[in-house]
Amino acid sequence: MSIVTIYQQLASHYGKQQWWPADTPFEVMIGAVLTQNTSWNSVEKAINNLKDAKILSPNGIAQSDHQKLGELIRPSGYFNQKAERLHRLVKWYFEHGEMDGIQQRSTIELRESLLSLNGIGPETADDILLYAFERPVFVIDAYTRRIFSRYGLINGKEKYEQLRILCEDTFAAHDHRVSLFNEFHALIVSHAKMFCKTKPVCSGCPLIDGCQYGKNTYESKTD
DNA sequence: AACCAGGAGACAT
DNA sequence: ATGTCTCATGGT
Repeated sequence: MSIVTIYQQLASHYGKQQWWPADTPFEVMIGAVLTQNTSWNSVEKAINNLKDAKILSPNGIAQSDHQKLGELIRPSGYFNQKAERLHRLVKWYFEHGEMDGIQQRSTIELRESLLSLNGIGPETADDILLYAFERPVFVIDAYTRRIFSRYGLINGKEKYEQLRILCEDTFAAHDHRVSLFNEFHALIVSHAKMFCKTKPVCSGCPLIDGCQYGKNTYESKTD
């Protein structure tokens, strides 16, 4: 079982995913911050609150104070931190000339710039780069790490950058990497939500072949 | 009623 | 360089 094989099997079994679940690129940016260590179900509530309050826009966020923003995004957890993070991200968004200005910059440049923001780490930055700006970066998250390690492809303790390069290099020769990376990460998430929780829920998993939960992985406490 | 969820940063070792 | 703690609400 290789990375390519996992992608092929997930793709043929689940079909197209149509990610990210958002109406606009800006909404992707907001969702990427809100979903940090938080279930998407909770993020949806926060997003809906922002929509109902009619402030799910760059100006809307920028003009609402910390107190009000925090109250609206409360259901997604860490609301104090995330309110600050959203404000910093929106400030960054304007400073970089919104979508038009952003699309004139290179992926490397944008990545460095996003990572320099307090509260935007590698995964959040890559979510934004791939799903909001349509740049060919491979998003590594807890699910990716978990699935790949359960299939013995990695040990699970690798650094974020190392895994990102590994996955990007795997498809270096591919023609449409943006849509491939988009689909692959979406497939990983929707598959993992069903079958690859921390406690195994493997009944009915279409990728049974080679999965070794709790054996020689970073999840195992007795290895 | 612990445990987990589509992380990141500060701080100690 | 590698651990540990904090941030916080909601679902199981």
